[in-house]
Amino acid sequence: MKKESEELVGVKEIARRANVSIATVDRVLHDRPGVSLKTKEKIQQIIKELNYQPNIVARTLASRKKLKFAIIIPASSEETSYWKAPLDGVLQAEQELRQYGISVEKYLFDQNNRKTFVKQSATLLQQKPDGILLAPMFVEESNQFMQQCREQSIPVVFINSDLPGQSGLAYFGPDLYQSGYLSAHLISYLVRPSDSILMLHITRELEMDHHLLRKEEGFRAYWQQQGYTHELITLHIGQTDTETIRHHISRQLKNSSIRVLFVTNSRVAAVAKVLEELDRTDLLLIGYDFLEDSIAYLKKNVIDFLICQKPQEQAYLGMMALYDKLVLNQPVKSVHFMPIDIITRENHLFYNN
Amino acid sequence: MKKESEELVGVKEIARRANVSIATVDRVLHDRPGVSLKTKEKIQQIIKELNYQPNIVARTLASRKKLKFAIIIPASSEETSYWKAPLDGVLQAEQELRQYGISVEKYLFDQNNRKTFVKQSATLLQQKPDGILLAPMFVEESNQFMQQCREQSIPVVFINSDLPGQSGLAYFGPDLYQSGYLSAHLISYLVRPSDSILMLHITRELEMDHHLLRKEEGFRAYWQQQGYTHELITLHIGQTDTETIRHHISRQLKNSSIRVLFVTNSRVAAVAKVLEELDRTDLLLIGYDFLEDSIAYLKKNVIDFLICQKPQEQAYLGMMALYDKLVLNQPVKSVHFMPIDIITRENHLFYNN
DNA sequence: GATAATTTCGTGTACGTACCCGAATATAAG
DNA sequence: CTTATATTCGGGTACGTACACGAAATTATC
Repeated sequence: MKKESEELVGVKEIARRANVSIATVDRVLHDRPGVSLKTKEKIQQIIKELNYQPNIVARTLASRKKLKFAIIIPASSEETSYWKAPLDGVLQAEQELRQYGISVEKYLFDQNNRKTFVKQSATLLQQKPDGILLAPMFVEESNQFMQQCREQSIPVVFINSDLPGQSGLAYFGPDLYQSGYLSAHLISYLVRPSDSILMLHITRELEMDHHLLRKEEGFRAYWQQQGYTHELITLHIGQTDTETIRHHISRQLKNSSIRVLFVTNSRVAAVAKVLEELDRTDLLLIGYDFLEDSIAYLKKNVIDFLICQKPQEQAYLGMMALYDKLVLNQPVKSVHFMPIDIITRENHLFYNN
Repeated sequence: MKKESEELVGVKEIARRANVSIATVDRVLHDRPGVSLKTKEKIQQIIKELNYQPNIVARTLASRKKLKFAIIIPASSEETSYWKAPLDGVLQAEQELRQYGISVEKYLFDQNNRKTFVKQSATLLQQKPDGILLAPMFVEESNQFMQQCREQSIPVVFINSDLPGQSGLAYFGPDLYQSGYLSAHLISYLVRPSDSILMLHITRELEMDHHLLRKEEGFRAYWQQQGYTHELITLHIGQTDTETIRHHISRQLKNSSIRVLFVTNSRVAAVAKVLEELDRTDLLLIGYDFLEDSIAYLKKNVIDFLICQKPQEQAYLGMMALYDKLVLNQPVKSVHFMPIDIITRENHLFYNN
């Protein structure tokens, strides 16, 4: 009963009740000028009373304005195909949003070269998009970029990592600290009191250390809270080639008490390769991200666990947040931590990246 | 360039090219009678050439038909609040689908009383819904229900468990076998060679054994493949009250080699309660589902892992599958296994049920 | 070959909202 | 009080599709 009446209210009914035309109601709805204060208030009153909900379908159809979104994220490289997943998420969102007259322009940069980011971000801004999805890999450059976006009042959504102190529209990504904390818990089940743990940060870009160190923090926090006394070796490897990694690892493994290797990013596949070559697949190996290479090693039991945080969904939801904000005019929650998923040999087939 | 031209094609353009009216194109699009074979083929040809994509927004707005969906699932009970999550998923879908003129009627039954299912399903069918979401708890009764749906050609989507041999539109739920298999893997990390494992099926309804036994199958398969020789005790508890559970468990725990308890459904919280009372929180406890009670014990470290398969999403996606099929006329994949999520003390905060 | 029955097709309106354009009214300027 | 200017409003069309209704063309019937 009540529902019925609620369903049927449209601008027409409001106009009838207020003794005005549809156009005037529309002006009030969109806060456009040309309405006297008196009638405006009367109409707003009626809108409230009827609990009017605009028909999004009709609105979309009638609306002429074609929005333009832009994304700027790292390109998927030979080094890691991680960024393929977020791009897929963007593509999926684009597919769905096309219906609503939204186009998406894509700008990719090299995550090992901050100049490419600066260049791409400049070209992006020339296109004057209505909303931006940003993976802020380079803190300083991203901050400058944000400054310009603010001047042009373009809303920006962050994915993958946050930009502290910046007022983006929203953040979709992992809680890095908790992620490390969880890894520690997982590993605590796997080690015997006398075992040592080798934590590996494998990255060329010092910039990224911010990520990895945050994970390490979480890890150490757990370890300390539990009062564990296992030997915990941290190693930073600045080169990502197999050679270098093997060199470092085989040296470390002379310490025979090492039983668990924890790689703080997607380079875990490279470590797996080395372990396989060294015939040390008996060691427990834990790393990040649902990449093809890693999955292969997961299947072969070289990698034991992968931790993953839905990279595709991060991007997809980020795009949708822009849509919610700019089209539906809905409020958007500013922080969305992704689930921390644990992938094993058994459940990987069912994982939706 | 190419995109532009693709965007702009509508029925109007097709009609122009075919030298017919919009209405005729519409008839072909909907395969309605009243078009000569010759013109029909010509129009279909043009549609293909232009790769015409109907404008869903306009279609929805113009379409008068109001679809009615119905769901029939167990009610959330004091015994387990599991079914609250699927209902939430339904509610969320309802919210989104309301825009498109779709209403949802909800029929809940008592999962301990098959007569309530029969009764509710009969009332449901009288409403002649256009699509149905079904949790087929009672195999025989569900089969009969499906028979009627088939006669009335109403598409049915299954959630939570499949109905083997029935031709539903789709299934959204766990792969029970793999779920048990994964649990086994997880547990294999936790046990020492001399430990015993206690597997608990706690349920009043024999019917449900189908679920639980399938999980046990998966579990045993892993154990056998690995050649493990741990003692594996299986116990079926037919009462769900704490009293009975405590009785059984304390008796089993006289076997001091038991170190891991694996509860094959959401009743794990009851076991946790017992373990806490018996002051045996040192034991490892693994169970199913993301319920409030269980989470509390997870936080207190009484429960170590929960395995969860997105009950809310099952229902949500199931509803959307009906929409895809009936409104968008899109093909629907017939089996959708949910991810097998592992919940711990650390990641539970970020889990989206 | 005329009429009836049937098939095939086009015209026009509706869905609910956006927004252009010009009319009506109110206010200011002379 | 007239004319000019600004303000406030309503009529009407468009968005792309669905579908009722009736007109035209075809085929069947005698």
